[in-house]
Amino acid sequence: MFNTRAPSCIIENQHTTCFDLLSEAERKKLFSNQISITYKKGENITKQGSYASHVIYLEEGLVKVYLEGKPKDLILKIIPSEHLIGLPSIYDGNNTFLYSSTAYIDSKVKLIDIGFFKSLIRSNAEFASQVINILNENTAQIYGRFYCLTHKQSHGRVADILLCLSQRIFKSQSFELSFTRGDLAELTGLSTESVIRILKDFTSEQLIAVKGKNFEILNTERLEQISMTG
Amino acid sequence: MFNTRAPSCIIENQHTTCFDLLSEAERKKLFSNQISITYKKGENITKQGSYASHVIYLEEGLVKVYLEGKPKDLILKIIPSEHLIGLPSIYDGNNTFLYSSTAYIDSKVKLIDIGFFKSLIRSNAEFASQVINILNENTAQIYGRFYCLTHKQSHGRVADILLCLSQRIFKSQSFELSFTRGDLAELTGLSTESVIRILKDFTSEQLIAVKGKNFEILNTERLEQISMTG
DNA sequence: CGCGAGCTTGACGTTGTTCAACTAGAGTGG
DNA sequence: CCACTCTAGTTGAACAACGTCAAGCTCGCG
Repeated sequence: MFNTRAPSCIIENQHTTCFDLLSEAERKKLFSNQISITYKKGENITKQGSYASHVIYLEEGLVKVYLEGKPKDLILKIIPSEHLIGLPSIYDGNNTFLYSSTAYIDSKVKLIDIGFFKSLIRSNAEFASQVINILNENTAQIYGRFYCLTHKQSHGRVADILLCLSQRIFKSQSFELSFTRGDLAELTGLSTESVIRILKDFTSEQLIAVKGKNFEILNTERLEQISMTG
Repeated sequence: MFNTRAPSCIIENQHTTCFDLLSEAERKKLFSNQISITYKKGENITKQGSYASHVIYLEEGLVKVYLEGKPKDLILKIIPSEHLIGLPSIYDGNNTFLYSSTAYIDSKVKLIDIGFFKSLIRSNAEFASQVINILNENTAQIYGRFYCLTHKQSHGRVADILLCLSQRIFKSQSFELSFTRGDLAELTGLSTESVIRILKDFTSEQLIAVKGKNFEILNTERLEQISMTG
């Protein structure tokens, strides 16, 4: 059973520790090879298909990473502070971004030259090893989400995202959301109307309390059960 | 637009070249650290959640890699000869297989001790770099499939899989399939009945000809169009 | 005070699943 | 050589789950 381990949860979990493994000289060189930039809410950070000249380290912010598509986009994950963006784009062939990403909130990033990043990988095996760990963890995450979006039905998916927001991002039973209902719909792969209806269902069953953008989880256990059973 | 680049295509594309980057000594050690095994059609090669003691190199065969789930499994990809299985399972935390895999046909594999594989990564940065390339390519592939299964509808998905089988596996307009309709359903994330109905639609529109397990693609262009537009 | 974006609701349509029945072909044993 | 059975394939009808559309609502902000 897959759903027992990884729900649709969207957030990358582990912090990026790979830079700890650099030598003093490498780190010094890293500093000289990076540029700090601030993105405003809603701004585009990477554009799918464009030339990937940098790996991006998100110092502070919240970023959505998604595939662009004709009727709708597909959100792959949400990236919180202290994570890397664009890592899967460094593979040899075409150095282009696999996905687009935009800032949910004002975000501070550091751009690391991709050539330099690759040279670190090729010269420092411990660093490369850690990059592999990060990539693999990310893969595990995506698989969970993949399973969720293809095999769970709407109530389970909404339960998932609520639990994820509560436990992973806000770390509280109640939180104020900066997303619109449309954003939630995008995250769950549903229509806005469906999300609203399901939130209503959950409210009338006393599983959650919603007032505008303020959410409170009332019955975590039941939500987890819904998340599991679809 | 994502669908223009990567359809649902399920097959891993590039060959595994990472072992070319080993030194003579490392290669010698690799040989002494691997075990050859043959799996019969239908046999389990990896079991999701079990301890991953080996990385698996598929010398010859055809293997389906999937996540187990309660109502249905989710096929992540099909692995042809000369590819690695279980690479994403080597990340530090819990050394368990992320996915299950079974042989579609009789398959010959080599089991490579995971500790040894990791030591190669940590000691040979070029090797590690190539492993990263393989992982990233795989990620790109999965993203394409993810998009397809969540955002395309049934006809597009069936068109995808037919094109993929024709172009990537059999490399011919006509081919005899070793899969059942149920397998095709699994691959497209549809029900068996739906797949049959869609094959019938395609047949009556003269896009394909089907007789039992023998398929022939008659109108590639139109199928590609269907694949694109959903 | 009025405008507009986001939110909500109901009615309706589409898509694909489920269920049940039926068919065809490939062994198997008498 | 003929039932007998088993699995895969096929078909149709009923159904469920979501999306779409259209309308009305709310609330913050100029």
